Amino acid sequence: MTGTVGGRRRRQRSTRQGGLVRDQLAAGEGFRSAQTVFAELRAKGEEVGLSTVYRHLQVLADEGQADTLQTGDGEALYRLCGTDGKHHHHLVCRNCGRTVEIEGRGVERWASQLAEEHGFSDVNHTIELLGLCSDCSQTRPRD
Amino acid sequence: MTGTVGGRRRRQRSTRQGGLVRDQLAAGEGFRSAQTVFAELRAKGEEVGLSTVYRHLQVLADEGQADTLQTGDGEALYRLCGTDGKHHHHLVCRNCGRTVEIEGRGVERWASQLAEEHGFSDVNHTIELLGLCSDCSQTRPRD
DNA sequence: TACTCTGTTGGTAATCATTATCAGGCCGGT
DNA sequence: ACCGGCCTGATAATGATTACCAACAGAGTA
Repeated sequence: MTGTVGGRRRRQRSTRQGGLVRDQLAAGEGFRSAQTVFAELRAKGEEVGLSTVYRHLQVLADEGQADTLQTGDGEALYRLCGTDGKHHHHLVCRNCGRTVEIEGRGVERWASQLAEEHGFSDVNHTIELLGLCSDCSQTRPRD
Repeated sequence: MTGTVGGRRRRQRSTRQGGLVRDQLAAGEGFRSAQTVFAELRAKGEEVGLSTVYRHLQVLADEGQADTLQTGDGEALYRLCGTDGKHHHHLVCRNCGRTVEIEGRGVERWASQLAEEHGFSDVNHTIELLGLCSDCSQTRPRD
């Protein structure tokens, strides 16, 4: 919350670990937690520290190279995204993590109009859609 | 998540503590955390256990009598809501907690259409709008 | 009203993700 | 090759939430 708003990104050295985290995130498709990425790397025999994974995921998120979303139980999920910087939302499969990126132009408009209407300013919104993708809904019709 | 789907609510005794939590939640206006409600009650000299506060807040949420929302840092906030059961969203002041309830009919439609379009089913959505209300934006023009 | 049955309470320990700490290591420019 | 400073990572700390479980208290009953 007390973010580094200064815009000037301190020179980020390129390190083995930084690459690992980024690559691992790139390898998968859906959103994954820091813990998961850490476990995956360790499973591959890579030597990385948990702190370092957290650090790099945060950097990626800060730089807008990764999207984040919160699971209801206080866990942060990360995912590399192509449209960097561009604001967008996600339609995520709650079973397999498959994700569709969505540009909600209409929703943006709705949100800001609503904000103005009620005298609110500096409004940011969180919109996440969680469901079952076509594959998963066939496999498991009900829980 | 492993909810009691059975529909039949087991007989819920009315207890002093249950009333306290509910009243305390009703007393305030904005969203508050379990910890906060607990602290408030203790500050008033009421004898309640932390576990009990958590328990009752969850019950209220389950019954649809209270709305919940997650702060980015893994904390759950609760608030009594009038339109019980009815699905809606919130425009919350990030400074004072003042809240406006919103019915996003259009957004609902947008969401379900989008879901269908991508073959997703059983989609639920999370939409929260965080901003500064008119009072707070005057008081603190910038951070 | 006294009794009993069963859901409720609440202090405490456990869980779990995330962050802070800090000594030692590596990157990059000189 | 040398050096300064950022990066790393094991570990401890934090903080919210949940699990446990023995003692307690509604509410119906005799």
